[in-house]
This record gives sequence, structure tokens and C-alpha cells, in this order.
Amino acid sequence: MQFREAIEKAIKKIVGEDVRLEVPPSSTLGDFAYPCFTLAKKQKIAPAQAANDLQNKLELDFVERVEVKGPYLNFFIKKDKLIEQTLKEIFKQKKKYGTHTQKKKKTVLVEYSSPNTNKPLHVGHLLNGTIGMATSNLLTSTGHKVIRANLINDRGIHISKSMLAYQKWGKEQKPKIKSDHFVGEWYVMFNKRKTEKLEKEAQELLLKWESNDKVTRTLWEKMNNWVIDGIKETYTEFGSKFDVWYFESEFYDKANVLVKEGLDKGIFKKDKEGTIIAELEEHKIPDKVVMRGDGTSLYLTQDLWLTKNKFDRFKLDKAIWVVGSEQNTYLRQLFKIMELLGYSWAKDGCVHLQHGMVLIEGGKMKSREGKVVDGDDLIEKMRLLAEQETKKRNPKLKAKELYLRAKKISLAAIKFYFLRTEASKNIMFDVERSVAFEGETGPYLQYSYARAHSILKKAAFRSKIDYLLLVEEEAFTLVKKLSIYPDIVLDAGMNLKPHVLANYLIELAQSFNNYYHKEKVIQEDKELQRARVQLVAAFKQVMENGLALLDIEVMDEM
RNA sequence: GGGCCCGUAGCCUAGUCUGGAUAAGGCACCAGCCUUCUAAGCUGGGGAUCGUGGGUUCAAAUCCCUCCGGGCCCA
Repeated sequence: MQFREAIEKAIKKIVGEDVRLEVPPSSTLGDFAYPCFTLAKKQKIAPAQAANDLQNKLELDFVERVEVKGPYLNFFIKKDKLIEQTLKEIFKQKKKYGTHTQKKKKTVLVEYSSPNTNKPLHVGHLLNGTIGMATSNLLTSTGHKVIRANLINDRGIHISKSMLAYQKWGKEQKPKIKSDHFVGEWYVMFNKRKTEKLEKEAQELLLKWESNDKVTRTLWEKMNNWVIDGIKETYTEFGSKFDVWYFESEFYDKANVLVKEGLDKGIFKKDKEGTIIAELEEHKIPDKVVMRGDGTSLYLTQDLWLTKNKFDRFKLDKAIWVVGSEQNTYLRQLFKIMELLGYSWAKDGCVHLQHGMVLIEGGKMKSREGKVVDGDDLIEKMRLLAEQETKKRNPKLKAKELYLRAKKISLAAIKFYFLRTEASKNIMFDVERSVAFEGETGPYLQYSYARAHSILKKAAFRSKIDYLLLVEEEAFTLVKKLSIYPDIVLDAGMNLKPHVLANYLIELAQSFNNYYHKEKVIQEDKELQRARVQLVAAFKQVMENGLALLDIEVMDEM
């Protein structure tokens, strides 16, 4: 915000070094504060004295007054100036308010979701996807060119297991339920009935797949498509979008190039069994097997190739992996190997955006045992709950509208629940209890927006208003919140912290609701009404923009 | 054994990067507010050894070290 910078600049001119203003704990203490402890120490006088001296030297035309409160210098901005500047900025840019442009755009690839094709998506994927989408949106609005990528793990032993189960007991039946769930059931069945013999057979099936056995490939293709179709349906429901799709099966055998490169450069060592290992212990990272003795590759082998491919193909400045914290060691190994191989982008260009795990009662989810919170189930359950709530409030709503509203509300509830806390924390998840519609939730934000809309519906917007009419404490608090939105977006985007924006939106909505209850917008005094309408319109715009960044939709009525 | 993450009221969290004034919200609980722009809301109230102990500092939830508890990963 300009005022803050202007004050900081003015102080810098006097004291001769960079200073940081802070916001006082209470608005009665001013809009900005400068603690004078450091300055006092430098000048060898008491802090209060330093504050006094500084006060006399400062002159700023947009500042109403500067007060000395003990060691603090408190600044009160001329209210009408701040209100005018903030509202004008918002309406000038509307949907772009808060977005930042960089002269030289950086290209960033964000990889998220990354499912296996042997089962449907679970809550963990939804958490991951929500963070991926919000982060991508934030990066775009902080002036980056963003590529959203999804890596489909469509080959490997887990796939062979569901294939084998289906082959043995499926009798070629077609899916009677959503097709990804259908395949998932065979995977669970395999694990229920598994024996050493079956494990071995699955292993053999994988080898057959690798040697391009026609029957195996046909079955694989069929079952893979079932899962991918089902997963794509879930993406559409949930709102996850991607620009690029990578399929492991399409490049898994190209990975050897980098293994050879590593051996040639002496980064990898071959042991007496022929296993190829990347030695990383001197970097305080565990050694990593890069290729097995029998020449088969590992997940990492392919990831090495893919990482290089991503940087080459898109000329990336940065690649971000949105992946749970349990992969921390793995990704550190991947990044370090790329760095040792000599790729200049590896050191600063590879980022693991780690998030915590979704835990359920009894600990970790186990997809092998079918002990998971299923993604589709969760979406559906929440939609039904939202429908109940909406119906309570609007008994006469038509079925179609009810469905649409409930869907937006439930998705907002889920996504916001995931985004409001710092990504790195584990989430204890319970479908019935975790996601709510009241308090600090997505629906609360949507509701505030709808309230603003319903006011604006009844009153015309005029661009010329008297800013001095918005004098109330509550109005000014709301304006101040609105004014820092661009700073919040920048902070959240640059630091990959969607929760910063999520928490800000809660505070913004609280300020608005507070104002809403205190002051009546629609009223006799039309001049006053016009001024208040503009404030409400500004709030509505910022709330809509902010929620869009979190991939949450708004609605005019709820 | 080593690495990473987390610890703030009965419960869920923000604040920690970048130290600063009475530690900020929500859920639950208690008391109020719908003939006035949507009560999915608002106001007030009670409830905190900021995991522990030490250090740095005029000043520590925040920085440094120790230990404890929880989670994950590697071996």
C-alpha cells in the first residue's frame, strides 16, 4: 500500500536506514506505528524522546496526525484519502484488483494430484488438488506463467494386482458402478485374497506388460481407461484442471538415458550385484537406488527423466511438486541427483510444496484395505448436507437451483477447510464432523458475498461519492482490510501459502458483516446511501476475486 | 540410529519467515439480537504455564541450544 511505503520512506530519509512500520494492536492507536527502540539506542536517548524528536521532523500531507505513545510513533491516515484511494483502485481494476505483473514473466510448472490408475481418488487427492489449484491461481496472479501438470502413474505392480484380480475373478464383467470404483474393488480384493503365489503372478504380469504382451496390454488399456474416465469425472465435479498430462507408461523406458549419464559422470555407482546407486550420504541424504540389478527401473528413474523433460520442454524457471510430506526424503533425493548431474536449474528451481496427511480415526488411510475416505463419497455426502441446509432456508427452491447451490456450497466447505490451515499440518478428518457450514468456513464467505449482492440489487451504484461520509469506525476498518488485499495476494503467492489468503478472507468477511449489522445501507439519505453502496460493491468485488483464487465459486443468493 | 514436519484455551487454528504495545479468530458453552439491506449472521461473557528448561535482547509465541510428546520418511 502506498501510504505505508510513503511513511517508511519519509522516516528513512530522516534516520538514514530502512524501517518497517507495523500495525498497532488496536485501531485507536492509529493505522501504522513505528517503534523507536532501535533509533533511540543509536542516538543514545530514551525511546520516548526519540519518538518525540522524530514526530517534529515529519510532515506528510496524507497523515491526519502523528501521536507519540511512549516509545511508539503512531500514524493516523486521513480517512477520506485512504478510502478514496482504496475504492478507486478496486473499481479501476475490478477482476484484476490484486494481481501483479512482472516485466519478465517466470514460467512455473505445478504438478499435483498425480493419481495411480488402480483406484479412485480419496480425500488426500482432494486436499492435494485443492492446494495445487489455489497455488497455481496465486502464482498466476502474482505475474507468473503457470503450467498445471498431472502425472498419471499408470503402470507398475499396483496396476498388475487389480488386473490380476479382475482376470481371475471378474469374468470379463463390465463396470456396474462408477468405473474407477469398479477397478478399485478388484485391487482391494487382490489384497484380501493375496498369497505368495498371487504376488508372484502379479509380478509376472508386470513383466508381460513390459514385454508388450498383447493380451496383457489390451486388458491394461481397458482397465486403465476405466479408472482414468472415472477420475476425470471427479475432476470435473470438483473443479480440478490441468494443462498437461503425463503418463508414466509413455516414458518409463526412456529413463535409462539419465542413468547412463550419471554413470559416465561418476555420480552413480554400480555395486557387485549390478544395482546402480546414487551416493548422497555426503550431502546428508540417504543413498538411493537408481536402477535394479536386473535392469528394471524405479519410480525415481522415471522422475529423473520427467524432471529434465519438463524443464527442457517448457523452459521452466521453476517446478513445484505438490506432494505430501511423506515423500520429503524421496524428493530431496531427486532434486539432489539432478543437481549433481549438473543441471543448473536443479538447486533453486525445484521446490517441494509439502502438505500434511489426511488421517482418519485409527490413523493413516490404507487403500489396500479399502480404509479410505473416498473422494466421490465425500463430495456427494457434503452436497446432500448442503442441500438440507439450503432447503431449510429456502423451502420453495426448485430442484435444479437447489442442486446447483448445494454443490457450490459443499465444494466451498471442503476446499476452504483444506486451505485455511498451513499446508504442512496433518488433518484429522471425519466426514460428519470436519467440514462445517458455520464459523470460519467457505459458506460463511459465500454468505457474506450474497448479502452484499442483495444490497446492491436494491440500490444503484454511482461512481461519484463523498468519501467523508464513510466515517464510521466499522466502515474504516473494512476499507483498511480491503486496502491490504494486494499485499496479501503477493505474500500468499510468493511464499506458496494459500492459507494466508484464506485467513485474510475470513477477516474481511468479519469486517463486512460487522459493518452490515451496524450501518444500514439502503435508506432515506440518498447521498449517504450512494457512498455506502460503493463500499459494499468494493467488498463484493474483492471477496469474489479472493475466492476465485482459492478456486471457490460465489453465488448471488443462498 | 539419522532426516523432515508439528506442539498456542475442552476441541480446530492464525500469529513464528521479518522479535515490539492488553497473544487473535472459530467450534463447543452461557447471556442477548430477526415488523428494518438474507440469523449459514451479529454483540457480550467465561476459558491460555504459547510443550519443557536454558540462552540472546531494552523487548521472545516469534531467534539460538537442550529435553519431552505426536506424525512421517530413510536404514
